Formats: sequence, structure tokens, C-alpha cells
Amino acid sequence: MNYWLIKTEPRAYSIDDLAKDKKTPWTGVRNFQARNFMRDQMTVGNRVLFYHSGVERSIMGIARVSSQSQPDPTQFVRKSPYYEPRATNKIPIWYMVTFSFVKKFKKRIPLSHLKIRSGLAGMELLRRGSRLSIQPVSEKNFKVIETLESL
DNA sequence: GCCAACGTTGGC
DNA sequence: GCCAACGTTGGC
Repeated sequence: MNYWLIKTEPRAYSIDDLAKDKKTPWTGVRNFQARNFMRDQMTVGNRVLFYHSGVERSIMGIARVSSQSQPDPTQFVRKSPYYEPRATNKIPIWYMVTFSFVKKFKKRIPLSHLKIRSGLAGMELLRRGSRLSIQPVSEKNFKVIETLESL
């Protein structure tokens, strides 16, 4: 079982959007490291921390991977901001997975709270300058964060 | 709004 | 293969 954290600007797509949609294709990721995690390591059922960047800066709840990776269709859409002229159907460049809603925390967990938990030291999200929008989370850190919800 | 810390592109 | 320039992310 792998665990993950995904970042999103809530104005672009929020946990409430996911709660309403039940599931959503995670298109538009244009970073090779993030792509590789989705393409090569995410499997159906993996648990995912859903993080809002920007003003809220909090883990908002939990999602899960509900489909294996497949080529991101937006790379073929000429008018899309995510258009990728180098991609072909035979050799796509960008991939996506589908995330499904699991739960929204009763109280969001702010970044500032995560920072003062010594048990989470070394977490990628807390690394200075970390911008990776899809990142692995250790099982231990995932469980710690789950317990923080009830505090 | 500022700017540090990136990741990517492209000239050489 | 190197690296300057550029564009972007995202905390503050």
C-alpha cells in the first residue's frame, strides 16, 4: 500500500468539488516527477491526502486512487493550456489517474500544525521550497496525520 | 505583492 | 553536457 499527498489550488479544484463529483480525472499535471509517481507507482486503492495550497494551506481530507494511470487526454487538445505538441497517441508524454472522494476532515489540518509535529520531520510537504504537487507520504506519517484530525 | 526555490528550455 | 534565462509554484 502506497500513500500520497496531492496539492491543489482550491479555486481551481477543491475538496468540495471532489465531494460533489465523487471522482475526478487528475489531468493537467505537467511535472515529470509527479507524472512518474502517477504512472509508475500509484495503484487502485492507495490513500491520498488532499491538500489545499494558497490561503488555506491545509490538508482538507482524504481521497483514494480509483483508476490506474492512463494518458492525459488534455495533452492532445490543441486549444487546451495543457496541450503538448510533442505527444502522439503512440507515445504520450503526460499521464493521469482518477481520484475518488473518501472524506473531508471535520477540521482541516493547517500546514502550521504539521510543522510543529516533530513526528512529521522530513515530510516532503514541509521541505523548504517543496513544490512537488504529487508526493509520496510514508505510512507512518499518513497515520500520524489521520490521528491529527481528531485533535 | 514579493520573492525563494525550483523545473524546463534552448543556445552554445 | 553545461548553464543562463525564463516561467511557475506557493509560502509568507
